[in-house]
Amino acid sequence: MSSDASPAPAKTPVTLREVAAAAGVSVATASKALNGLGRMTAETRERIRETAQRLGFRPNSLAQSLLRRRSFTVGLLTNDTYGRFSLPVMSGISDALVDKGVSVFLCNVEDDQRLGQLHVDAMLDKRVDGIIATGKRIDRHLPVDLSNLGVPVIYAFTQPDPGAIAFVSDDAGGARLAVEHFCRLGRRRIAHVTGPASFAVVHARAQAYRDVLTEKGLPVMEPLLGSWSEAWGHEAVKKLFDRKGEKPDAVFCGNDQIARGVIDALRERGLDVPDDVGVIGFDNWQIVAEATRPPLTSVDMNLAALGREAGLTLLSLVGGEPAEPGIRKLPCRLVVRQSCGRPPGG
Amino acid sequence: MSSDASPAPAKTPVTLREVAAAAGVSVATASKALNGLGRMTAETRERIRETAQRLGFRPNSLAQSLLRRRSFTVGLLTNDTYGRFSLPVMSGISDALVDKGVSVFLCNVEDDQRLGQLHVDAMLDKRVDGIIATGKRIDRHLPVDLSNLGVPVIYAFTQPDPGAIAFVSDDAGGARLAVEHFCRLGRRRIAHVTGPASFAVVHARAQAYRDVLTEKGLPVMEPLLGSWSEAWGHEAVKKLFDRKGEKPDAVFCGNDQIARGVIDALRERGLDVPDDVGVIGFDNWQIVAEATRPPLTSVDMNLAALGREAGLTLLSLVGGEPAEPGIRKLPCRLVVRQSCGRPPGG
DNA sequence: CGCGATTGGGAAAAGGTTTTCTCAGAGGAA
DNA sequence: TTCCTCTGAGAAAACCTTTTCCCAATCGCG
Repeated sequence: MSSDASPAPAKTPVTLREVAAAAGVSVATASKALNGLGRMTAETRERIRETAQRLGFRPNSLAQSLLRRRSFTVGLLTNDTYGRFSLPVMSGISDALVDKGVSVFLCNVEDDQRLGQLHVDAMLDKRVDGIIATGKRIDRHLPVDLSNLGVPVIYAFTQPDPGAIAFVSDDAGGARLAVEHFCRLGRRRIAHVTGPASFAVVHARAQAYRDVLTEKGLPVMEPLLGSWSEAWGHEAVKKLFDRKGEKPDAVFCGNDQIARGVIDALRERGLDVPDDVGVIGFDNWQIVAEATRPPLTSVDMNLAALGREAGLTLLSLVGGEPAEPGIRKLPCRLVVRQSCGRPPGG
Repeated sequence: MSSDASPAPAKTPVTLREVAAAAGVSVATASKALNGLGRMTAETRERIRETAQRLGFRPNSLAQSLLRRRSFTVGLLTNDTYGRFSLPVMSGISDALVDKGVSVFLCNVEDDQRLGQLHVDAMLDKRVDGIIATGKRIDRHLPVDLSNLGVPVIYAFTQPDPGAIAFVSDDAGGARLAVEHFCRLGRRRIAHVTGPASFAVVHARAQAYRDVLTEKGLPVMEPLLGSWSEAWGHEAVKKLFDRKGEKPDAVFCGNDQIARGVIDALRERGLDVPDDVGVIGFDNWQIVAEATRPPLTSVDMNLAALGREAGLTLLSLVGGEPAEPGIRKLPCRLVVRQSCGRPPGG
């Protein structure tokens, strides 16, 4: 009965030299044995493997990186520490990379140029294989210059440099999803309440909203632009329902907070959601979407998938494979809960 | 007029050897010149410095780390990718470390033991100087074993191993802050609506709530335990205000979502906040606290400061300075908005 | 002018791994 | 037995920087 060789957690890491000595071979042979390279008897290889195992040998990644000029490390730059947008993106990136042995440096640069330079320099010094930039807005640059860095750069959910590779959500497509869903449910007077004109996504979504309604031959109500807040949702309901003429039977909102405000305001007016008015939000911020009464149908930007895609693309770039520059729009999906109603026959 | 030597962004990084060659000295001298060590004429030093500057030399951190046995890198383990608790913690950690040239590996281990091991191994292979563990609950372990790793470990806002160093928020202190504030404002019948009994913080805060009221000679109403949701806030108001006897004139809530539910429910009953009933939340989740009507007074756990503290402590540990094991509770602070009312004379 | 001390700078090892080259010995063929 | 070809394994260079030791030249002083 062989005693179980528990690989003692090394206080001081075991080196290849020690493994080689213990196995009675040279470091060269030990290296080749563990990497499955070189030529040697099966017994020798196995003996070295066992010795390494027993000693708890793990190759020093710094030494490997130095030699290979590849650190299995990427930098993730963001200016959205607290936000809920870049987080799923980060998570997706990390997910995509961990299995390939790649670790991620998280660098929050706020909106501070000095901090940005500091982080970029630190990343470059540490010889990251590549950099992913992400942010809280799709139409704003990070406060850093990422051109000519000598390592591949990918932009994910932030404004890219011209000629770069970027992944963003397809906001127009997401808006279509929502409006078309309302159409399918038989809604005829669909309003759009959204954020400030300073956001590019506001225009992209509003245009898609108009396009769908025009295609379907439904009346287009001019989108109401305001802030991204619940309060604006309240106010917008007042504007929509106090004016004379036909009232909307559906409201497509630019984010979930606005939608929350809209739903609350409708209820306060005695209007039923979804029977009288259907509501769809944007972002699918779970904690908000599930707290509205009734739970909110919302457009999800698939940010984790976006991050995953960005991570994999960066890796292929690092591997030397070519990739077309340009902006890739990834599709959104509609998460149907109860605020939009059921099909007429349903 | 000297032409401005623009440090050309190196496609392939410049090495010390190249700097030395360009300056006509040995690498040893170049190294010493740039690090302010050794003895040489001021001119030599300056010439080397200029050459390095001109060539855009930046020392290869991997080589330095290999030699110094210090990577200026720490790992941050979390199981709270989407959550709002560990984010401020992370931000604080990163803030504290970036100025010391230390970068942070962000590792999301979800609740997956395999993933945890994967990340820990990767971090160890990359020779992190230390590890910080953080999570979404103060009373749950991460799914990883961090004992005997050979590098210092600090716990921040997660359940520590015995004998480890941990930073957590002082939940009892935070609760005292809230309840004492109500007392100062002259509220006499203060209720407590909080989360499920399975959370340690629920008990800590509830006990502090009882303690303060007892100290002040005010009636203690048994805390209402439920879920962390708005819906529970609604329900709790029903329980509190439908029963006979005196009604509360203040409600201290276990988190901001509950508080939001409470405020909405009170308004629906025609009760004024803060005139009839004061409300204080917990967590100071800005986006919720500022969306309630009126804006919510809430206890802030100072998580960024907690993270900063954890980061600095880890660094001192890495530097070889000793530190007492144990759990350090960091104070909360009360962020006063409008839901709690003003002093009687105010 | 002779001697010791100082000065300016270089050679080399170290850190841990990978990879190319080299080489000793064994085996086979003639 | 001699020559040639494999086979198994080791030596050494390379990656890039830091640091210790060392050496040649200069300086000061008697």
